[in-house]
Amino acid sequence: MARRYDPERRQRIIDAAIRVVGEKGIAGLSHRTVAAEADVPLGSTTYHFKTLDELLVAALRQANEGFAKVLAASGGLEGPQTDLAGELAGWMGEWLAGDRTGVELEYELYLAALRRPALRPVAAEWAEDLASLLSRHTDPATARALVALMDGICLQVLLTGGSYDEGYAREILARVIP
Amino acid sequence: MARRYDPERRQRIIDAAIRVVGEKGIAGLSHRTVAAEADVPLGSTTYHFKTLDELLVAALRQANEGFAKVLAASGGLEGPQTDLAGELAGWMGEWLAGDRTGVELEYELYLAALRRPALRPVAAEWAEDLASLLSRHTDPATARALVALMDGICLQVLLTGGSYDEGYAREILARVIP
DNA sequence: CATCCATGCGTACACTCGTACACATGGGAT
DNA sequence: ATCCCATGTGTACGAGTGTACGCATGGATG
Repeated sequence: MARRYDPERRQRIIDAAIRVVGEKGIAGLSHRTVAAEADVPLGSTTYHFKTLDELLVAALRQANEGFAKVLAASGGLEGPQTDLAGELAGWMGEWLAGDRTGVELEYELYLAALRRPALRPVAAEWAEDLASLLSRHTDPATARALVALMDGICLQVLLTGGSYDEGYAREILARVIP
Repeated sequence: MARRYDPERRQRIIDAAIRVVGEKGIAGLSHRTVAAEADVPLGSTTYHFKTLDELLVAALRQANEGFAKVLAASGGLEGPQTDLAGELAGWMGEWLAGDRTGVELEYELYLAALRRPALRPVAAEWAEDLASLLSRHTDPATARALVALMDGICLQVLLTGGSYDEGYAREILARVIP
């Protein structure tokens, strides 16, 4: 049966899960679909992740880390900030401009936490990480507010299908910063 | 087979769908579950709603109308506003305080639109209605921003499981109002 | 009163799903 | 060199799903 030695299998399954969610949404995620996408037998996915929630947690966590990495790598938020609102608005623009699967995936996982308690800690972690990142340039309360506002704006863009107005976003974000 | 004359059946199915989504989430919604909840045979649900999306649209629309009605009935936003931010913060408090199934349902349906294009117009409608309601007391751009911020704050509360801080919400909302 | 079709009802089919289980295999500990 | 168990594989089962279809019924229409 040609068993293969595959030490990275667990990781590959997570990657496959992210791709599946990106393409078909969480509703399309199953042990079987992810197994097919990762090119592993069904039993393998159930072995590494007893339950789908477990797999989702891993996927959400990894997506978060990826986002954080992108954010950090974008270099912004270094040194003294002169235009925090503009910086954030620019990020959102980049994020929303590219392949939207990334954004949609992030929010899909994020919001799935509403119904799946298992995901909630990870989702909360994401918001907190972002807030604490912003906290280096404003007070914590404002940071949280900025996260909330960014979430709301992104959702509006995604849901209404409208286009993203960076100038508008910057203007509004600026109002929140005292 | 005791066929019953039931002119309100369609409506009762929608109500049942809302209850089902409120209890088990969208994932738990199926022709069968809603049929059981509405106490009608399976064939009846498939007759009135050929597809689940169709049923979801009806449910989402009705939920929206219900919310709008509650909003309007709450009496606020009449006459000259002296403290719009406080008014809104108060609403959110009431909304989040009661049985959270209502809020969760609203967001669950709202966010399902991310993946189901059929729902998107209805979700967008909700945001627009609320925004246009607010537009009577501020400019449209601010109104949209307020909606976004309220969404973001609600999500943060729901996801982090934390408690709602009305004073905080009011303070932040006030900043957005020019 | 006749009849028609929107509505109601039951059932069957093909499919996917989660889960469980028995067995294979070989890297690494001993 | 040997053995063990973490890992990999295949298959089966029961539950739940969307959908389709044939038939029943009785308000509405003429």
